[in-house]
Amino acid sequence: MSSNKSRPNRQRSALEPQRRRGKDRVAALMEAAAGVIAERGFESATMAEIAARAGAQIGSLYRFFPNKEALADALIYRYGEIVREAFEKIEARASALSVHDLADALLNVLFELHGESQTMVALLEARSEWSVKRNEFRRAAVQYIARILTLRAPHLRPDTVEDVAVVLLHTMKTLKALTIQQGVAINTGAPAELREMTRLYLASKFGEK
Amino acid sequence: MSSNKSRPNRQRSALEPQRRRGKDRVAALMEAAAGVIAERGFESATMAEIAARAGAQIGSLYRFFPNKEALADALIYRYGEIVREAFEKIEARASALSVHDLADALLNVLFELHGESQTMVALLEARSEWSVKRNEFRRAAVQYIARILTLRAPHLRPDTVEDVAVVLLHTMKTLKALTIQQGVAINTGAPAELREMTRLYLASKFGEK
Amino acid sequence: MSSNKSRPNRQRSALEPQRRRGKDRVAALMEAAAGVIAERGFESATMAEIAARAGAQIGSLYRFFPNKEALADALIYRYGEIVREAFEKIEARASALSVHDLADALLNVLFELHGESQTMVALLEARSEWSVKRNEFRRAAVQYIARILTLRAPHLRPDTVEDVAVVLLHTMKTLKALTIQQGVAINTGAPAELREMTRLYLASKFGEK
Amino acid sequence: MSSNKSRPNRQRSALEPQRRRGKDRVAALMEAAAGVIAERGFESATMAEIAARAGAQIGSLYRFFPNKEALADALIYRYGEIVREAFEKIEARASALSVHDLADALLNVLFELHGESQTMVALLEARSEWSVKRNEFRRAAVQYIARILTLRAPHLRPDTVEDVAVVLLHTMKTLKALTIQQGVAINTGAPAELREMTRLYLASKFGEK
DNA sequence: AATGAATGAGATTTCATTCAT
DNA sequence: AATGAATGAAATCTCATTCAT
Repeated sequence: MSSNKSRPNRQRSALEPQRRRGKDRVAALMEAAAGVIAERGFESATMAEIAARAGAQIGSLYRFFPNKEALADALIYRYGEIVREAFEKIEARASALSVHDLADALLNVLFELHGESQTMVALLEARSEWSVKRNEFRRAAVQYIARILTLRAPHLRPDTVEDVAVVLLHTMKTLKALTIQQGVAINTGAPAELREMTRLYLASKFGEK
Repeated sequence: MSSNKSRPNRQRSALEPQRRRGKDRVAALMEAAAGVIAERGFESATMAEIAARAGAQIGSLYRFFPNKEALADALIYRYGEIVREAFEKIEARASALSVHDLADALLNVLFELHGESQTMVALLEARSEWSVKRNEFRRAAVQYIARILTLRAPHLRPDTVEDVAVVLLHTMKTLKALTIQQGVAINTGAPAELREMTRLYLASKFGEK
Repeated sequence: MSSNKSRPNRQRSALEPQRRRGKDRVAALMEAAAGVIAERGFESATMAEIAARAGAQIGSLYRFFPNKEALADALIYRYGEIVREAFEKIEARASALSVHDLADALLNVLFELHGESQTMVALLEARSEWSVKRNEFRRAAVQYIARILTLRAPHLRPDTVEDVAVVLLHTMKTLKALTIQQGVAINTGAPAELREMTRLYLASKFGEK
Repeated sequence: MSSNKSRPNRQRSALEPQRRRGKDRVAALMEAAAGVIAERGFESATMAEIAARAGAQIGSLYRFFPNKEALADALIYRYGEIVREAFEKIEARASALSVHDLADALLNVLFELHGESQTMVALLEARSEWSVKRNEFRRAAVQYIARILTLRAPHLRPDTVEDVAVVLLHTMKTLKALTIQQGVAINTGAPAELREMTRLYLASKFGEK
């Protein structure tokens, strides 16, 4: 059927893996996508650059991801899983944590997605009308935070909890944005201030000093 | 005919209209641009749609704004002026304000740019490496906030003041983002929570109850 | 979607086609480009017409040549190679040639690039500040001529040789221009006169009668 | 009829001539056009830049020159007149000149159009199918040179004279091109060589030593 | 006469996506 | 599966020219 006639294997190194496993390829593509999107934003990231950075061909990229949206969704999903795990860890010890530590733990969820969180932010910033997945992620994150808050402070009204969760999610995003902050001088003081603000707020909400 | 890419209009900034007609046109173009950018984000807004919405020809748009960047800069500048005025009003009565009122006043600066603030956010979110103007705006805003804080709480250390200002600016943006919140249910509780968080934080910084 | 002017393809040079199909296409595109540029001049030649004449889609043209400059460079390079070969043939038998034959051989280098030399001239005439490649070509040609002259007349001072080479290169271009001569009556006498002038000059330089 | 309502004369300096004489304006426009065309070539020169450089408005430019071609024609005509005068001066003393001096005199005709000759070259290089005037200029120049040659060497056959004239005209252009030569190092030797070549050639044609 | 705004066709370029091999 | 060529709509931008005031 498919002959190799038109692509003779001259200079094909014996050791070069000719057919990377699909999984590796997908991983490489997603990593490349994350990098490009983080650098340029979702809109400006091009499928061609993503493929190139992954050492793949554009056709290969489209084999695994039928379009750009799907790629974004896959990334969101992957990060979503990581984030979910982080939330679950916090949830497990929620009731044991001091306000201070809980605030920090939450803030660190996004923060510790080191390289990738920039991608997350870029993805979440992109015009969202197009994608359902992005909103789902937001909603899920809010739910997780709300659940954790409820565990720690069961007396809070459900309505309030959700509002607080929304605020906290934004604060998490802000922390990330603060540390990325385009260009030069990385502001070391501001993140500390943001952490303090969050602690104060949580403490107040929990009715603790 | 022949276009000349070696002598692009990249550097020229927005042209000042001389006549009544031009002034009207520029106003219409900027309003249209604000609308389209708010709706679609900066990257996805097209010059053609902007011109069309302003009832202008594409050439007319380019007469006054030599490129998309220049249009963005003009918008930033315009909103920058509005914001500056708002800050100056706050500055004038800074020492007389309660912490509560100061926090609200600051949060309202961006918030009250009603229609336009969505544009602002879109513009500020756009990949910033490209534009100097956008960063200038950020810096100026931080300076204004820092000055106001110093007036109200002269005992704060200059370093700290700047960090606090950075945090507050982000909070202002967040408030706006919360109220826009793509799509459906406008979250009424969350903004109130955010305001409360800001007040608590400021009060703590000021050493007041 | 969104175009990104901050990351233009300006620097990338022509893409090497990998497959049979691409090679044919590139050949067709270059031929079409040569034709259109020869007819209209570089500035007035449009990418659309070039693509159409090659039976290609505009996107196909841009796949291989990221911009108009790159196309020009590729053409210059191709003709440069042909010219280089011609010079090398002359070089090989330089010391054996009579003044008369050497003059003719040099004049024929450009002259015999039959169809294409018109393109060359158009390309070389285009404002040169834009392109490095074009100047490189000029410089290389001068070096070749100078080397040939030195082989044949080793007693000439290196400075002088280069100046003579510059004059000869212009004469070569002039011969071509004379035979193209826009529009009507092809002047048969003038080229002969130009050849005679060149011979006289070379003979004088070589100190031969 | 025409009131100044919309353009009040605030800050209009009393000494600033408000309405330049048409002649001055035309002169300024032509000078500006010459400059821009010399720098960028005819195709790439834009009417807007020409007007701007003349301190005029685009509408003003079009009042005097109905289109770009007309502007080119006017320039050609103007330089044509200058060239004509130069030729006539040479003609007047043609029979008294040595071959050496005649060659130099002819070469200097274009050469001494100091600033403007670059414009001439640009204009003459532009695709000519569009313009009749440009060819006329060429033809006229050839006629002048031919007449001068005939005066000095009446024994030359008319056919030959015209061919020689064509060659000489190209040599004149070449001399100019050599001295402009884009970029840095002005080749001082090459022009001298070109002059020598021309003298040798003329001397030979005239049957003189 | 002068000014500057308006026009709009057309130029270059980009890029997501599809297709043939 | 993989490769890389093809597609073509759409985006940005240019500019000669016309027009209203």
